[in-house]
Amino acid sequence: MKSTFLKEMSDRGYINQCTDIDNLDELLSKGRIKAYIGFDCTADCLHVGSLIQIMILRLLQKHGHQPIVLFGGGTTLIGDPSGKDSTRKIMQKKTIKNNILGIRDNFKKLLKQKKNKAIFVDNVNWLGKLNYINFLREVGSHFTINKMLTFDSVKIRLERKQSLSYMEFNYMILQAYDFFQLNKKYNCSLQLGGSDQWGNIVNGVELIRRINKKNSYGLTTPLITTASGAKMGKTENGAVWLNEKKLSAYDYWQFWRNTDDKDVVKFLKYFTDLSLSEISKLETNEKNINKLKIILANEATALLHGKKKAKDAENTAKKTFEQGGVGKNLPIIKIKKSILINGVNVLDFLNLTKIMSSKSEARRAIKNKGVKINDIALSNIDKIINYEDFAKNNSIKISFGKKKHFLIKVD
RNA sequence: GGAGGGGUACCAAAGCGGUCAAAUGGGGCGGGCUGUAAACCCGUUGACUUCGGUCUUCGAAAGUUCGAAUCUUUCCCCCUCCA
Repeated sequence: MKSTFLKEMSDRGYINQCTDIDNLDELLSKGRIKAYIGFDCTADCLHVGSLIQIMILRLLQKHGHQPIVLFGGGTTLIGDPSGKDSTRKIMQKKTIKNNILGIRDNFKKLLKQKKNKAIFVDNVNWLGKLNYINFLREVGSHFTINKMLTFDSVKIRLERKQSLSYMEFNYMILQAYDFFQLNKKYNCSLQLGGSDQWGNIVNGVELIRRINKKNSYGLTTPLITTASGAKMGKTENGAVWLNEKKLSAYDYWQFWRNTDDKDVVKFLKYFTDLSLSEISKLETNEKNINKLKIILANEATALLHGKKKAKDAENTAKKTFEQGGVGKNLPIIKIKKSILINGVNVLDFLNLTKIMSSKSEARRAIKNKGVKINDIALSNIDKIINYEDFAKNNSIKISFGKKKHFLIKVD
């Protein structure tokens, strides 16, 4: 491969399929190009599921190309049926607008602001203004239903006898149109995306060839699953968000720290800036897999939240797990002194502090030996927590399971 | 518009008048083993409880019945076939 970008893409394992890798390589090696990735705006912040795409945008910048971040402000109104087995709820325009603002924040940290500065666009700019008849004549005439029915996103729904609305059926045309517009307006010649986007991407390339009479390219990344086959990106508390307000730097660090053994090296390549030679050096020299996991956690966290927060998280983890102490990054929950003066039953206490969502859950957890107070397993459901329990440090540590720890302080 | 099939807990799916807070599987959570891993094993998985029970849940509403997830009526939604 001639282009450094594709070389690194391939070495890091980012390439799944390409519409025409040889000519793309040629194009990339000749000069600077623009490439885009579209982002769904269903949430007000991205999660690790999109991280690989972001890493690729960074890689583009690194190798001297210019990334375009396309917000699906228009397409999110419709909902991409790819990889989904049911229609998503219709979203309000206001919500989507708000989501875009949140997602934009994610990129601020992750993309370079100066060199090869990313272009941000929202497809509502053109999709919102479409005239139905004109659109059907100009764009719709290039698509045949015969072919559309063969695309996975459609085929799978039909095979499973799950309904696919006409609205969703149109999604692939809209995404193809996005690429067409970006090609026209910005001379964007490459669309990147997850492997589930293949059909949508190919349609865009096709449309550009037909209308603009130009070559453009599509490249997809493999679907990232963990070694145990699950889709990546879940923790105890749900999605792994890239926003500190939704998932603390410490929890983010923990997510990476808990990577499956078999995934560590793969993830180092995917989700860190460490060079491939550094990674292979680590792989051969570091026999303790847990050290590698810490490196992964530090690197991945530093990328998003900065070095200092990564280090803090590591220290907190060390204190909590290795020394059984109290790290400073533990979530702090405050409780009113007046409640403690009279004493509260542990069940109510756990419920009140929101550590447990119901008293039944608390009861169950205690029965299963899952709750610890200051590292001592709790066995008595009737225990009363009162002010004296806080005497030592003005706080107590409550642990639920091995990984969830909370610091309770008197307010 | 016509004919038929269906909607059950986080998901899939059984139940088809009482013994049903609802089998089973997956997922989740906790425990054990370990290494904050995987695999495996065990427990748990509606809420409240003075641990005797009580309350809410099987698409929605009304009804039959001592008693309904199960029967009837109406409505909503999904699927298949026909027009």
